[in-house]
Amino acid sequence: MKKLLCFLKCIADENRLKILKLLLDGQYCVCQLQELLNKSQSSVSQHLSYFKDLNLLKEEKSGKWIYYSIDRNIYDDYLAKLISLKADSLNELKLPELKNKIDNLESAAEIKSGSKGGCC
Amino acid sequence: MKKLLCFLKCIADENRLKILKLLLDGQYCVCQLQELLNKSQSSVSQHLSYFKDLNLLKEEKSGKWIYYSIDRNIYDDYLAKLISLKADSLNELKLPELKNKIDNLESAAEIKSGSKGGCC
DNA sequence: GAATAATATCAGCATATAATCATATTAGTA
DNA sequence: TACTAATATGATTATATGCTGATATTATTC
Repeated sequence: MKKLLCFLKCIADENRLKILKLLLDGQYCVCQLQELLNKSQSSVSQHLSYFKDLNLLKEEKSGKWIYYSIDRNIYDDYLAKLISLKADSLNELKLPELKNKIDNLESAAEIKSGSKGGCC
Repeated sequence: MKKLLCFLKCIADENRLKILKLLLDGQYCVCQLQELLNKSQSSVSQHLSYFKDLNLLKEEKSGKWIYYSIDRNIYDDYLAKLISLKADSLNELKLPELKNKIDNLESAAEIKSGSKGGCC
């Protein structure tokens, strides 16, 4: 599923993984993250927008700051999707046509049986 | 932790996510994956090497083919690492120094209390 | 209302990564 | 042993993504 892929792309980056850890534990504003990660304000904002696009951010305004944290429910949903990958495996993504192909291949070439005839 | 990041980078790619799904469910050789994903042999091989580098692949030779599948134990280890991210949060990665910085920031600026004084 | 601070957004550049094409390797088979 | 099929590896190109610097936006405070 496309959403899961976006989630993975989001957290498969060193800086965003750090941000994830921080925001799972507490709440921080952009300028703090900037300090902690040693990145420019612009860079941090752009990283945060990845999480935002996935609805992963909760914001809490206080004075002139916006404190961000991870929305644990949404986050857990993504984790659940990942964990149950196998279950819905072939029905998602663009794999319906693939499933047909697989069925064909399997019946045609008797995969896994080590039989002759070649597989491709 | 670096390993987790590599794992995430591995599965945060559309083709490798498909491969993961397939190899969680069954075992396939390169030429089958090539067919299923509509990619070149070289491309599939290179994608597989990501999994290999992470020890995620089990191979079973049969005839002239090598059937690949995901080593479920290793895979589950990575999942566990991801799930328990929060727990070991600040002790891994390069976050020890960060933890100091955070402590400083928190005591200095009274984060989250909305107090004046600015945070950065 | 003007000045300032925090954040967001955009364009351009630099780097990383995927795809391609060519070639190497390895094992099975005639 | 030579030939072929499956897979792996390497170099090059194309594309995606992160970072920077500039600017826009928004809210706060004086």
